Amino acid sequence: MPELPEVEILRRHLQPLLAGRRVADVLVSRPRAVRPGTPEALASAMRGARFADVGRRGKFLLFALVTRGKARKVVGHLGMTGRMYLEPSDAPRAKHEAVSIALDDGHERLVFEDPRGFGRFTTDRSSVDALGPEPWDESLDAGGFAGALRGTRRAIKIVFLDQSVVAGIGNIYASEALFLAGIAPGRAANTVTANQAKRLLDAIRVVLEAAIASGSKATLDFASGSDGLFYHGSAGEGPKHDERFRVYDREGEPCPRCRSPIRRSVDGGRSSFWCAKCQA
DNA sequence: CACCATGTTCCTTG
DNA sequence: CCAAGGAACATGGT
Repeated sequence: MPELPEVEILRRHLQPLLAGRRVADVLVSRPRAVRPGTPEALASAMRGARFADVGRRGKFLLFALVTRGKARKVVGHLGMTGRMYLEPSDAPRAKHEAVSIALDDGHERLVFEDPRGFGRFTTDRSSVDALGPEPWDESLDAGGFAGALRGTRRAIKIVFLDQSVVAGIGNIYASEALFLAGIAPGRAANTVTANQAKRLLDAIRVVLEAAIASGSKATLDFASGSDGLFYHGSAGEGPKHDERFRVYDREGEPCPRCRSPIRRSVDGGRSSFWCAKCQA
């Protein structure tokens, strides 16, 4: 389910459920999920610790733990298809369970489930350390953003997905923000003017904030994913796919602004959706 | 059967 | 040094 807004919604969901609870045991069903690192090292880092906080950086969840006054952090990433949720320990095991963490007396567990296995659960923080600023970080002002874009000739869409200029944007919200700002996805970053850069930064913030607000209002089922927060299967009470995205996955449909057909192109091997007229 | 999918990382080539 | 492309990871939906 994962770009910044979805991870933030999950963070807000997990935070009150985990804060203050103790890790009774760590079961790694899929060793590859602990990457880099080993299941044994993860388990020994977590076992006996207490959750103090659940944070987020970009698309990463940061689990702050405390053991005997000593602070530790564990990093989670959902990849393309990861989910996390609490369930009773007598619930049947999920088919693609990667990690399960028994809490307190062991009657409940935190489950990390991930069919495609692109997600991670690890004590290694190198990926988090390499991230650019959060979209709302005060260090990321319009001038600095414009300057960062000036430093590369790569397509603007590819720069967004790279996470080093700004963290948290994925393939869906990249298309959405570029549409809102009126910039084509294949546009070389160093040709984006200062004014356009300012518009783009505003658009990124607006698009991500709207997605967080939309997810906050919805009734979500984190275990099943059968709601609008997840790209697949937008049944249920959550926001519907068509209400959430203006251009993403809408090839051939009329542009919401000018009615000309939405185009699909490929940048860095990933689909982009855009209006050739509004994003000249 | 084909093709597509919310992500990241590594490798090769120019 | 940078940029671009492909591959890898692995599973499911249409």
